Amino acid sequence: MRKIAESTVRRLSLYLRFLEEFEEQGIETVSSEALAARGGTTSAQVRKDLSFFGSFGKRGLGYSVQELVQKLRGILGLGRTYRVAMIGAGKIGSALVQYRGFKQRGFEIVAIFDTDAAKVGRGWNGLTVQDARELESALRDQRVDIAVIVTPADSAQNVADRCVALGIKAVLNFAPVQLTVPDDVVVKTVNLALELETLSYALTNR
Amino acid sequence: MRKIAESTVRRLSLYLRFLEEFEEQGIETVSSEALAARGGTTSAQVRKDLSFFGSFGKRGLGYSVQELVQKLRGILGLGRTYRVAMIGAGKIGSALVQYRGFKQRGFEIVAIFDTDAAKVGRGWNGLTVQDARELESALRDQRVDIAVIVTPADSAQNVADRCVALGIKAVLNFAPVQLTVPDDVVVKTVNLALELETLSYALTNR
DNA sequence: GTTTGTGAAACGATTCACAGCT
DNA sequence: AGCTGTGAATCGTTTCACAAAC
Repeated sequence: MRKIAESTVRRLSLYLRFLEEFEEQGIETVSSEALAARGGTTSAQVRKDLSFFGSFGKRGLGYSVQELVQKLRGILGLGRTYRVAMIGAGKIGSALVQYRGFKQRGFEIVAIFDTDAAKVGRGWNGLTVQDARELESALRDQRVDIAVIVTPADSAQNVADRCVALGIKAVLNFAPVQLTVPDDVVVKTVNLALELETLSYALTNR
Repeated sequence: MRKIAESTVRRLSLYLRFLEEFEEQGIETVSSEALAARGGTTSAQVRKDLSFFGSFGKRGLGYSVQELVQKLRGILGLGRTYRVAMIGAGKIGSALVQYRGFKQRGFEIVAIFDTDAAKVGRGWNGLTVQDARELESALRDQRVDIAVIVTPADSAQNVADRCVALGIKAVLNFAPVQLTVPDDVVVKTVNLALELETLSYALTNR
């Protein structure tokens, strides 16, 4: 498939969210103009984004909300469940699990690890915290699609390497470091410090 | 000041982090090439990014680590403290506070609010949780630079509006909604669902 | 000889504008 | 008549390449 810009994928995600709202409200048809208005973009952008994947609309009419929801779910790969292992049993992890959208969209946490002896063995959102040193033995016989890394910065790369060795192809990283992984593994890093500094820059330069 | 791309600002943040590492290691001088290697970009990119703000290097030699750290701190507005109000006393907020980089970089939480009666009055990382209905009276006589919104999606816009009315010019939003604010207010939204769906897309389309 | 700073070229993303379908 | 789908034009960002500084 032709390479799609990350910005496009993010907008598709947004469109999906808005379309789901429209669906709940019983709206059956939507124009690119209406979707754009809801999402803070332009109708041309909406049409261009969708056009990379096919033509889903009817000229003169717009898009069927229901149909477009389904198409977008398919495009974004949301028609299935993803098995997630979380490494680091801290606050961010808890917040993620509590976040309804997580399970709702098919992301299911199947294992949780930590190095802290005080946490190992404890219950955690219906799972038992396992010793991070046993990552390999615990995950060897279990399919895991996504690793969420919520460890301190200095152990994140080590954890990432071990996940890669286990054959995991997607990593969501909250540690404030740049992870190095092979080309066939995809990493998304959420760096809170970076977001704060973007704000601080904006506040300063006005 | 000329408009600087957000991608540039984010890279400057990264450079700063790497430079601080170099500084700790006692490295005194760094080339754009070395910085680029550490940050996964190109030397031309590094030089171009810096050139928007001045010329900080010495030809044939590179950049003084110490000097560049200081320049970048200045550019990013990190030479001061930011007073932060957090609205929503949940897990994400806790995670943020515990995150060392937060205080370290001059972001100081001065107030915390929640609507949940069970939480109001409780201690929370050295602060007392206040009733969110009293946001206005509590913040009227206090300078707040940044509001962190960690409420459920359906109250986020209301909270944002009230923060704007209080004169707050920067918002870090963790609620999974698009906030609407006046032009002179800057919003950064961290949408975890979006990050997950980017991963799911990447896993699907390979 | 090395490395910066920066115009110019290349590339990529967004917006325009309109032909074509309903 | 209304709205999509899409080439072409525009705009913004990254990369190239080299003269200038050390």
